[in-house]
Amino acid sequence: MRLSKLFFTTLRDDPADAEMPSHRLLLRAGYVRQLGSGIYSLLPLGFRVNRRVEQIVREEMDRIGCQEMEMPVVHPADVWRASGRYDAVGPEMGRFKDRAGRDMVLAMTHEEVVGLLLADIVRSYRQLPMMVYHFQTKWRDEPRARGGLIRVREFVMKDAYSIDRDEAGLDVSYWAQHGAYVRIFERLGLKTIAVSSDVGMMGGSQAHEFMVLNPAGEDVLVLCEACGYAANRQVAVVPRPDPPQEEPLPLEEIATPGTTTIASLAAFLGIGPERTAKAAFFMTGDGRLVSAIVRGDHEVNETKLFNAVKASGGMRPAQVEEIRAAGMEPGYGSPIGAHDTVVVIDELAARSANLVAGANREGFHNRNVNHGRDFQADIVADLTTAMEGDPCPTCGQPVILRNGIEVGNIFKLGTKYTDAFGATYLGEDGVAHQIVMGSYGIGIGRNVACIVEAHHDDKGIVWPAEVAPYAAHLVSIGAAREPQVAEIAERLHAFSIEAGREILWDDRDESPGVKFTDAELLGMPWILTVSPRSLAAGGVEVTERATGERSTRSIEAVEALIAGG
RNA sequence: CGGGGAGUAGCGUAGCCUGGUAACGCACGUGCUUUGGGAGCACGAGAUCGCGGGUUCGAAUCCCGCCUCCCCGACCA
Repeated sequence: MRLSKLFFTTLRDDPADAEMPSHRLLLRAGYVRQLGSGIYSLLPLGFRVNRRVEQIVREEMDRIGCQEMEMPVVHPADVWRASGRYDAVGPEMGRFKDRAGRDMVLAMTHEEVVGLLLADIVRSYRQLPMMVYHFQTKWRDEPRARGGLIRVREFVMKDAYSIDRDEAGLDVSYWAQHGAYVRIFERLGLKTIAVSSDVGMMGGSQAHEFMVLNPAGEDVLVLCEACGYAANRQVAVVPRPDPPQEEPLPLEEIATPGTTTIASLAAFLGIGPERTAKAAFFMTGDGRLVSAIVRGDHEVNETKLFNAVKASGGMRPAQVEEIRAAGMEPGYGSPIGAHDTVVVIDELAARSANLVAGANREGFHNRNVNHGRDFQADIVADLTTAMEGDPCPTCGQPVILRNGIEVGNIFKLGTKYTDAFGATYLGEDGVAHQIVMGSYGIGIGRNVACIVEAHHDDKGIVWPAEVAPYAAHLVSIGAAREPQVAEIAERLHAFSIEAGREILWDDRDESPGVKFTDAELLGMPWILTVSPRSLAAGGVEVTERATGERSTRSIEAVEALIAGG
């Protein structure tokens, strides 16, 4: 490709809106342009990288016998009503009416369509197991897009679906996908950690997220450097030491003016926060007020709470009036005497005796509150969030917390979607059985951004060879003075097209400085310089972008390098 | 949706407080010079100052409303 004809432009100044390196560099180097919040165009360079990434994903999916297909972006709403997600999902889903007034949705994912297809296509156990996948645009109207391509609203996802006879078969498919993911991210040049994760809106029994560590990551990971334990903080369960065994003492109301926080309460009474109980209040999407009780030295994990109460339609912090309506006082709240609320207590708080808890009266707390005697929770569950230094659940060593970006996930779905669409198969026993599904996603654009996050320097992008849009960046200098320069550049360019691995040729009439700077910004793995000087030295100067290492090679050697790129 | 910030030429900004001919750098066009690390000189093109309304003789600037974008939080590939 001749750079003079490439549909792009580089920017000398950083765009003001771009904060993350990947966003800044992809804009500056002319790979992408923004159309709206979380909506991007891929310019030819960006599109080529996307295709390279897709190709790696495709090869690894094909390798495990996953079959490529394509499902639509626009779905009739009834398909989503059948699974219950039309109502469960909320404003994140794009909805509109077609000209006949029919409700339609923009696909966020494709479990429903797969379920429907399975009901149509699968008859017999002889057809199973199978796996299918496609690359397709998703629209997710996220509350907030951020970080350039890291979190967008429209994006292409590779989503794969496994189709099995039973849980055992699902397990095999699941780990086959897991293995493919390990190879994919390895080839993409991404260091990932597979963490146990929440099943979220997908539903299901087991899930892993593949994470790259990044300070700007939106997930918090709980990691153990001693044994390799890794989990999303949303689901990490950390063992809590037994609280001291005490006889319950009589309940006693005490004045605690101005102590609306645990810190101020503990300081006022001269006790540790672990001797107190903390109440947090939430409203679920299905209209229930949830009162969550944890010990004062812990934080409520909203994912665990959400799952414990089997909420649907999301969950938000409750408002003051809502809390008062249930007979509780914000800042001094506790379930004692409360009504019209679902009380959930953390299992550790439940077995901790004689805690200080709110008296539901401004300026007062109760001493010696004991679960089971003074109030009865509706649900007892692990509700606490893992903190840095908590003991690892598998080996007991202190865990660390790190931010991560989710570049892929795998879910054991079970029969949720096949049930919804009546997708069954006839077993060897002649009886209909439920088909068991799994689902497996990789966001292509996010992976591109993560590759740049991991592979750049102060001069620009440094693409791993497997994903680079071109095998090399050819810089010709002094073509006007020395006809042989243009001749050799033409030859290498033509060769690369012939070899099926094109190079990018900067054929512009620009100063050498401009060309080198742009070459480094664009980030091809090799920079090839043809000039009177290089010819005098015996050929083409070859610079490795990643290391800056230079050497002069013959034309033939450079052709071999291109062909191998 | 809550909090914070910003919309002036393709990009980065100044001007706004204190109303009076829209400015600068880069990029872009033409010509000459230059040609291994973001070249020089000259000439030139490019902006209804986010949109709408108001105040005023006069609005980028003051007032009101709206839209959009970015960042921080609640959600996810």
